[in-house]
Amino acid sequence: MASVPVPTDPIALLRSHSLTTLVHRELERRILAGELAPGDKINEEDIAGQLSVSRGPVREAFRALESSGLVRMEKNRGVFVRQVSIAEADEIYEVRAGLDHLVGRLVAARITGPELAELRELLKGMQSAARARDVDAYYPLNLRFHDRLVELTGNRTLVAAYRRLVNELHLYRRQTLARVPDSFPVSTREHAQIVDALARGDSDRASALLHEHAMESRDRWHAALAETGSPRRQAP
Amino acid sequence: MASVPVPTDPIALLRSHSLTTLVHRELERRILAGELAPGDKINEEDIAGQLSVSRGPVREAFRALESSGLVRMEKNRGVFVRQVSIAEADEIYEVRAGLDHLVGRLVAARITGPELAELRELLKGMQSAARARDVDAYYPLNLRFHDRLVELTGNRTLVAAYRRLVNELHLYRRQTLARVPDSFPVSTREHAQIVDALARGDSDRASALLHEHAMESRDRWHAALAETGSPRRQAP
DNA sequence: GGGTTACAGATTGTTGACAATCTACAAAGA
DNA sequence: TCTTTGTAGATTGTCAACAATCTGTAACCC
Repeated sequence: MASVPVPTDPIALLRSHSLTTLVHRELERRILAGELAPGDKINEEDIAGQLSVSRGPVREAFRALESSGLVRMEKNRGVFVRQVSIAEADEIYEVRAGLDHLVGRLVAARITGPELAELRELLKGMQSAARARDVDAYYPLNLRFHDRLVELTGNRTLVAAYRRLVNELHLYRRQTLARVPDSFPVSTREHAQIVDALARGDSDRASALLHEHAMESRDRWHAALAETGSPRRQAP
Repeated sequence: MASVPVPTDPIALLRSHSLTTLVHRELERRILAGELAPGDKINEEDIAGQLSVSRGPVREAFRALESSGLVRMEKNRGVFVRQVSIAEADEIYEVRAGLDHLVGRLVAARITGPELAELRELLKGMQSAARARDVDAYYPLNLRFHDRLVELTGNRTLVAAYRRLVNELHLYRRQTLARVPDSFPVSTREHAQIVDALARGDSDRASALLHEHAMESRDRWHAALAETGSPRRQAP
């Protein structure tokens, strides 16, 4: 699910492994893992020192991360982990919902038996995590479920666009996470309905359900947020 | 409509103008203008010499362009203007159609009188260009019409995603342009219908029309292409 | 004391040089 | 003649030093 996949073929590995890509991957990992929090300043020389490379590859990685929306660069000031305001998060949720609509339509038209079984397997895991009220187990399964769904469209452009949005939303959640106590999703039934619609090849219903699901996921987060107050200060 | 807007405020201009951004903008311009054709190799030192900068900023610009999908970098081999295959173009068209659906729904719900007048003004220009069968005048107006439409959603995430796709499609058209003789679009009536639906606030119809329009635009291009044979060879 | 200016340290922007890799061509062998 | 191997030139990857800019502090003036 990483934006920069690791090749398993050793020759392809050597061909693609420049220091820049290594730095890029490591920084992306730290940001998405929350080791670098939104708003944090990232020091070029520190990163270079930690990874034992010079500043050149680090700067190149910064440019790539900026294009993918994970950091913000200010000339002569430095680079900062991007902060996503509530308004921006709303926008991102809205676009993601639009893409999910498309995902439902495309997947319903082409999904195969084994793929359906795979989704149902993921569903099972989510349900047992939900019963145990184990958020730490549920959350990554949820991500995986939706990511796999997008992959099943077979549309790589769509996959790339979708993942970019998910990453940005991840940033938003990271930013507000500390203040949201226990926003456990109650969406397992919705997921089951989605899979059922896909199984019937009912693309209208699948796309409608996926769109709804995305918007409700936004509402759930907002509701949880409203209980605890606004997120941290935003950049201008 | 540029991906990297030029600030008009002189202080903001100085604040944001690093050599990297200048190189980035110039390369993007050359690619979209067709001065650098899909598949062309871009030599670091040449670019650096032409723009009178060192290779550092050029390499940083390359990384940014790679993330935005305009070039492809191969380790120790160089950077190449990205080639978009027919299959990829299909995928991109499909995603763009999905976004257009969303655009229609959002714009219909919030468009104002002056904005409608602005769209109708653009329409007028397109119609007169169509009557004169002046493709060179029509094409940029068409781009502007759709770009403005997306802007009117007020959703900057959507605007960014949309423009990225349009840029990539531009690459595809550049690649096949030489072989497509006179694919003059017959879409002025569709545009008028879209604006009418927006004026009525009919979001269902607007989104349906915009979606259709995007898919038909794909079909038109493919049909024109089929008359002249397949595009140039693709990268593996 | 409040505010402004000057300076020092730290950080980023840019550059040119060196090392590693690739490409093309030519020489040697079968 | 065809293939292989070796070498030279070109190109990319990486690095370390220098220049420009910013941030914070302290001295200075009113």
